[in-house]
Amino acid sequence: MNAENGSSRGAWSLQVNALGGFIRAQRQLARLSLRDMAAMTSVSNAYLSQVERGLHQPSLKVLHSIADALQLSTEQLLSQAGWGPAPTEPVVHADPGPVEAGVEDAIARDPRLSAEQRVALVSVYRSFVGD
Amino acid sequence: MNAENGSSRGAWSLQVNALGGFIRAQRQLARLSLRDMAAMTSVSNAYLSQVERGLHQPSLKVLHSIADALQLSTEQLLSQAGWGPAPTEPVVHADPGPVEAGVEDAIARDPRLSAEQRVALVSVYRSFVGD
DNA sequence: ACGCTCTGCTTGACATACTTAACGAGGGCG
DNA sequence: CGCCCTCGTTAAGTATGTCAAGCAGAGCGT
Repeated sequence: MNAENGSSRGAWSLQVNALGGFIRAQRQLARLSLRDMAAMTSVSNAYLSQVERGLHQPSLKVLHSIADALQLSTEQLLSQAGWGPAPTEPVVHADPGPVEAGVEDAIARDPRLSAEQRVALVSVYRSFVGD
Repeated sequence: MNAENGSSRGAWSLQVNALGGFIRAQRQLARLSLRDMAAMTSVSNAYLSQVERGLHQPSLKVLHSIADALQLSTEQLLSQAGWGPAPTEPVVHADPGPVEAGVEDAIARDPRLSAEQRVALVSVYRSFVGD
């Protein structure tokens, strides 16, 4: 029995849920229900739900299906999937002058967002602007 | 038993073994034994053997470890793993206008977003902050 | 009130990834 | 010859991904 839920919320760590949050955000803004997406991906709605909440790490097959259904590139999903240091040189915010980025900064500054939500939101934003 | 395959070759999923063969070739090229690689990847030699022969489809974790040990880019491995080219959307680039404010304002002002994307982003944001 | 249909979520069983402990083939050396 | 070592592979077990079915709640009509 899995008594969990609800109380403890400590050991979350990682962007384990960043992937799930990203997927969920993308699904919602595509106006899809879990069952809709389940139909498109041939993955059960139950499992999709668990993936979105970070309870399971989806396999390549599933990840690919999801990316396909959401019309995302697989690399976008993979970079969300705890796919840490890609060989590409990360761009650090050097902040050499006046801030211009706008949306991302506003997200980073909003105290109402959790860390997890921030990551998901920024991911969605970046997927839009192609950064 | 098992001998070398060579007789029937019909129902084998083509790509599956391409990945394994690729990994095995790379491993041998690096003069590593299965046990050596197992030590580097923290994956059992037995399982590595099975992956190389196409009996199992490795997870992201394992794939990453392997790529790391072989000093390959993950994309190289992934493209071997039967990943069709995902339809990547074309992305337009424009110059952002500076300003800083709340998240919704920043979204509204970002010229890189389409009207539709703006609405979607804001709705996701609102679902996060419980508006 | 009811019933219908949608949503997301839980449960319990099954399939597949993965590990540990073997096994047999080959090689070097006494 | 035996002995030891290393190689790849296999067998049997455990962990985890995945599914089908069913449940609770919200909206919406008769």
